[in-house]
This record gives sequence, C-alpha cells and structure tokens, in this order.
Amino acid sequence: MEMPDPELNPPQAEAVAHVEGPLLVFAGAGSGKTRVITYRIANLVARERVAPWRILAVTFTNKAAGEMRARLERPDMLGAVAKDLWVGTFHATCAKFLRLYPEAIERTKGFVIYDGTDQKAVVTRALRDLDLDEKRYAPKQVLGRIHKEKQEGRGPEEMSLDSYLDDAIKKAYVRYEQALKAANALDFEDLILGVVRILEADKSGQYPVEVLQAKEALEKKFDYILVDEFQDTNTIQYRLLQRLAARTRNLCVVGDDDQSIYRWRGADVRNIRGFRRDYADAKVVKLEQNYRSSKRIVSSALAIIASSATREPKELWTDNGDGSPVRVIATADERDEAACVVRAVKDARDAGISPREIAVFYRVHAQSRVLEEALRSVNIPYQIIGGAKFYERAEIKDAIAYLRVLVNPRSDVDMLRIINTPPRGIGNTTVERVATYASTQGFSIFQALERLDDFAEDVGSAPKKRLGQFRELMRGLINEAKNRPPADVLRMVLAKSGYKSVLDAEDSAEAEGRLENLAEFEGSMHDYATEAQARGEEPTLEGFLERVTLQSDTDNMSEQEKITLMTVHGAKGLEFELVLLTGMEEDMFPYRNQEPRNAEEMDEERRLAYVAVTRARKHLVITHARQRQIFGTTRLGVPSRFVGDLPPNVIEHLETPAARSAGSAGRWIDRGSSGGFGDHTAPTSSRPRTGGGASAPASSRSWQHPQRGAAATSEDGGGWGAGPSVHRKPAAPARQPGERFVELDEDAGGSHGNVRLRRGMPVTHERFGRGEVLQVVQSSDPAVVAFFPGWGEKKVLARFLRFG
DNA sequence: GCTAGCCCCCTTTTT
DNA sequence: GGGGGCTAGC
Repeated sequence: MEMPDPELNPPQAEAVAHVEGPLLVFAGAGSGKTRVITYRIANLVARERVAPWRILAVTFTNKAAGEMRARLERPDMLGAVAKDLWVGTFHATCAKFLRLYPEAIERTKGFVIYDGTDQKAVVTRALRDLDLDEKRYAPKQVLGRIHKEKQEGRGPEEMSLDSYLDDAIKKAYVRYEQALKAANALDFEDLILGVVRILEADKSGQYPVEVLQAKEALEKKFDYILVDEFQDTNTIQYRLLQRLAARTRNLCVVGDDDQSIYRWRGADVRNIRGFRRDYADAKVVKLEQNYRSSKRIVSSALAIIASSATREPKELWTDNGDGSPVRVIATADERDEAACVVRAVKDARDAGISPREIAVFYRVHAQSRVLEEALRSVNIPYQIIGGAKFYERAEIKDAIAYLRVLVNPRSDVDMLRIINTPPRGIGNTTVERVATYASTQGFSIFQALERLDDFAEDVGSAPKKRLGQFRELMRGLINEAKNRPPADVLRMVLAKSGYKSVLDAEDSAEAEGRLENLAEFEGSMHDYATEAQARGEEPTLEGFLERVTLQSDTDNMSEQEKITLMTVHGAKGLEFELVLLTGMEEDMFPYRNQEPRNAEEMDEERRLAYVAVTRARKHLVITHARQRQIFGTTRLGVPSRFVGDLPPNVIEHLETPAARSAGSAGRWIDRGSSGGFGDHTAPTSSRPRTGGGASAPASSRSWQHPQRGAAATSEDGGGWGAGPSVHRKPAAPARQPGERFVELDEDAGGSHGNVRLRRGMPVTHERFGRGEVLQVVQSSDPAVVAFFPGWGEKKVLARFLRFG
C-alpha cells in the first residue's frame, strides 16, 4: 500500500501532508480540492498508518461521498481498505450512528426520517390540535421557524421569544417534537441535533445511561475529520464537528466563501471566520490556481465576484489558455432562447463535444419546461436534475407511506395518508374521530385501531367495520412483510391494498403513468438490493427507506450520453466542457420574486452566478431574453447586471434574428476570429464589435458595460423603486443592466420595478396626477390605460408612472 | 363521503 | 402555467 506520487502544487502538497491539528483550506473553484481531500485521506492511511474507520469525511451530497469513496477504493489509492472509511453527508453519517444508539435519542431501531412534506403534515396537525389559525400561522412559516431554531441548536425551551406570535410557535414546536417522538420519527435536523445532544450530555446524572454510552462511543470514534463544502455548513453542523473533534482537534475543513449559496437554508459562511477564531492555531492553506477553466472563463467569474461585499482575500488564477470568447446572446423570448440553446448544443455535438459534457443552467426550475420541449422536439437526449421530484409524486409517496408503516406502525403521518388511499369508505369525519381519540389517549393511530371497540360509539357501524377491515389489512401486511426482499413487499402491498387494481381499473393516461412510476420505484428497490449485497449488507426495507429520504437529485445523475439540465444550485461541485447559462436577465438572475433583495441576498445571487460560470471548462454561452413568459405572466427583461460585469475583452455579443427584429437596433456581432464550436449565430453582416467602455454608440447593443462603476455602487438594486434610475441612459431604447423591467399580467396586472400591479391600483403621473390602473398593455415599451380624474382615460407608458 | 372545480401561490433545496 | 389545497355541491 504505497502512497501514489501525485503531482501536487505547493499549497496542495502542504494540505495533503498536514497531519496533526486543525487545518483550514480555502479552495477556489476548480483548484483541485477533491484531489487534495482524497490524497490527504490516502496519506493518513497509507503513510501515517491511521485506521480507516477512524477517519470521517463529510461531503455535501451522497454522490460526492460515493465518488470520493470510489476514488479511494481504486487499487492505486487505498484499495479495499477504503471501505472502512466513514464517508458521507452530515445527515447520512448521523443517521448511521443513531441507528446504533436509537435509545439515546428516545427512539427505537426502526425510526423513520420524515421529509419536508411529512414535516409539514405534522406541523399542520399540531396547529390544528392547538386551535391555531392556519391563516395567521401558516404551516410553512411555522415549520421554517422550527427548522431555524433547530439549525441553531435550540429546543422549544431555548427559543427566543421575540414577537407575540412566538408564544404560539413555541407551543407548536413542542407539539411537533412530541408528535415526532410518538411516531418514532426524526426530521433532518434531528439527525444532526440528536448527535450533538448526545455529545453535549454531561455526567450530572440527569442523562440516562444509554446517552452516556453513546457519547463515550462517539467521542472515541474518530481521530481525523475532514469536511468538504465547509462554507455551506450551518451552526449546528459546525457545533457537531467541534464536538466530534474535541479530543484530537484533527479537524480539516475545506471550503470557498465565494461559493456559499445556501444561506437561505441556514448555512453560515461566517463559520469559516469562526473556525479561525475557534482554532487560532489552525494551519491555513489557500488553493488559488484554477485547473479547470480557460482564462476568459476565470476572468469572467472574477469580474462577477469582485464586487461581492465580504470576501476572504484571495486571487484565483489559471495557467490555462485564453479559450474561446464567452458568448452573450440576446434572444427574443424564452422560446427563441430555447431554440438558441438547441442550436448551440447541436453545434457543440458536431464539434465533437460529448453530450455528457454539456449542461444547461437556469435559476429556477420553472424555466426548464420550454427548454425541455425544444430539446425533445429535435430528439436531443437530456436528463433533468431536480424539479418535480420523483419521490414526491403522490403514488410514490403513497407507496412509501405503506412501506414505512410496515417498518414503523407508529408513523401517524403515513397512517393518515394511507388510511383511505385507495378510497375505502373511511371519510374525513371518521379519520378525525380516530385521530382525536388517539391523541387524547396518547396512542398512535394504529394503536387506536387496535382498540377500536373502546371508541366504537364515536363512529357509526359502517365506518367501524371499514376501520376494522383496514386494521386487518395492515396486520396482514406487517406479518407477511417479514423476511421478504423489499421489492416483493412493495408488490404485495400494492396488490393487497387494492392500490394497483384501482389504477388498473381507471384506464386513463394518468393512471398509466402512475403505474409506470410505481414500476420504476420497484426497479429502484431492486437496484438498492443489488448495491447493498455488493457492499456485503443485507438489503432491508429500513435501509431502502432511509436511502430514499436521504438521497438527493444530483445523486441520481446518470453518466449517459445526455446533456444535463439543472438549476445553478444543482450544479455545485460539477464541471462541464460547455455550459449554457440561460435566463440572464434582471430579476430572473439575480432572481427576485416580490420583495426587493437586500444587499446580502444580492451577494448570494452574485456568488451563485460565480458558481455557474466556474462550472465551465472551455465554453460558456450566456443567453438572455427580451421578453419572457413565466408564472403565467410576460416579463420584459433586460440583461442581468452580472452580464454587465463581464470584462468586455472576453465576451462576444450576439443576437438571434428574432431578437433583432423584435428588439431595438443591433446586428449580429461576430468577430469572425472566435474559436470554439460552430458559428451558427453569425451571419456575415457584422459591424465592429462594441468594446472599450462607455463610448460605445447608443444605437448599438452596447449594454455590455455602459455604466461600469455606477453598477457597482447600486449593488443592492438601489435603483429599483427609487425613482428613475441613477445609472442608466433613459434616452437609449436599449435597456441597461440593472434597469427596471415591467411584468405584465394577462389582462390586469404586472409589476413595474418592484411593484406588482393589479387593476385598480393607484398610480401617479407627472402631468395627470393620481389615477387608477384600468388595463396593462403589453408591448416592447409597456403601457397602462389608467383613469385620471379630470383627464379621463389615458394611455401612458409605464416608465413614466410612479406606483402608489 | 367523494369529487370537480376554483383559487392561490410560485426561488433556490440538502438532507 | 400548473400544482396543491380547500369548498361546495352531489
């Protein structure tokens, strides 16, 4: 078992060779981070003779974990001994440990993990039980708050009560926790928090022996801990790491503050600074050489991230060649954009680029449909990551609910889901009665059914009979499920519950689709069984269910000859030869729904754009549309401020014919000298490229950098709603990055700047004074028909109005 | 008790 | 545009 002799640059080698004590690695995009982590692990095992099972490597996704393990298992790395490493996500790792000591967190062996939908169902019930108005306390909001508290490591008792609503939220939190415990269930946060609580138990005598035993085992468990994507850890995860590493302090964290894109779900970049504070003696290594992308791509990325407010000082650079220009293509609308993507993909394929090396990114899933349609219509194979999730389809959730009840009959969320699915004459009223009886007696639904006679007077004789039949069905299934392969259990459940026959009888395309999905689901159970056996594990229903809940969309990415469509978030950690970044318009990317973004949110959008751009190795194509239909409305779009940030000397502006005829003046622009694949966008009629700054002629598509400098100062969207823009040229028909656009509702609404318009909304016009919107007129320069007292109905351009 | 239709809302999403 | 949740009416 010899260490490979990798070619590492000096900082990489430094990080790999570091053995004892804390280590902080700043790993710029494409700087060979994965390589450093794997080599470091190999070094620990092969050279430092550390037992592999005493090393924990935490990754961001299961896929990343699988790849890391696969690399380490290669014969030229560690080979078979790598199997003993603990490699996994925070959640999978904690679940694995808690399965060993479920009593320490007041659960039993078969505990289930509730996903977001299940969690929401529990909260909704809790709110109902507490008689809290669902309007005032939206389940989603309350759940969000509970998560936040948990991510910060606070139970209901430690909650800070800031507003008058918090009292109720605290009650809901308490109830939620009770319900999970009663159901022998955990949510995602519980996995982390549970382990932290074990580790933080003291010997004061108030903790049961199970907890102290688990604590002792866990404290001794790991000698070396490595964490990838550290910038996206949250408070509780960082606390977990600190506790796990308390004994040895051999904690190595790897991250890049510029790629922190999960603040909205609790991730805290400040953990990086916290690490420096908490481990003042930590060795700090910066990986700044990018091996992935061309110079043009790297400088584009740097230009985007440069104006981010808080950054660790570092400079990404590359030795790679200039590469082909970054193409920025103006398109007429989302269909034209999709057509443009199709052409680019075809050209790339013709140029010999493998489809698996091509990715199409967008900011929100809603953008994917049009792209999918376009690709399908020309038979370009694609895979789409995320979006309508397979496991969230009703029939799959139903099947999972049945399976989970078999493993864990106390799981009420699941019982409530299947008790009348397929319809078996047990209506809401009956279900509510059972649920009420159960909760007042402290029973689970299933336990309540076992005591059906005790509350028989509450339900009529017919419902009682049906409840009895359902109970017998479930008893039978539980019995027969024992010692059967998971896929067999599923087939049995679908047959005996009547689920399959109901779908069979329906004879509709929709039912057909559901049956296909269930067949696919069964296939995934077979896959799981095969994989488990390959690892030398017994395939179990519990194991399968855990995998289903803890797996991510990217985990299912295939290596087929297909191009990949995904959100920018999904693209983290990946790389492609060609990246097509679509929808680069203000308010699409940076995305904004209703509220204006604050500076922090804008910074996160910026980092997201940085992540998107740095995924590309050789070619980067950025598209934007002048007009876009999304969420049922048409928006007029101006190029994203991030496009405006790109250095003029690396980009090439192009325009589709449709964009040209639809939009303002402008022509195909092509330097002719551009490398890269096909030149589909380049009719020969070209005029000199606009470049060199603000002196570009106003009539051309000169928006690439008309207001450099100004844009940087209005970073948080200060121009929005703050009256006429401070950094745009109002006279030019060509719109500027950062300029406001108008969103039009079908007949009566829309938004202008950060204002969402409705019919009847008050507006103010400089000459006509205050009025009321009657109609919105969609055109390249949108207008409204409004009624102004004293003037009557007037059609005025939206950009001359103030709203309110 | 069931279901058709209506209304509302809409980031990103791991796990 | 489309999915999910709720209501009203059968």
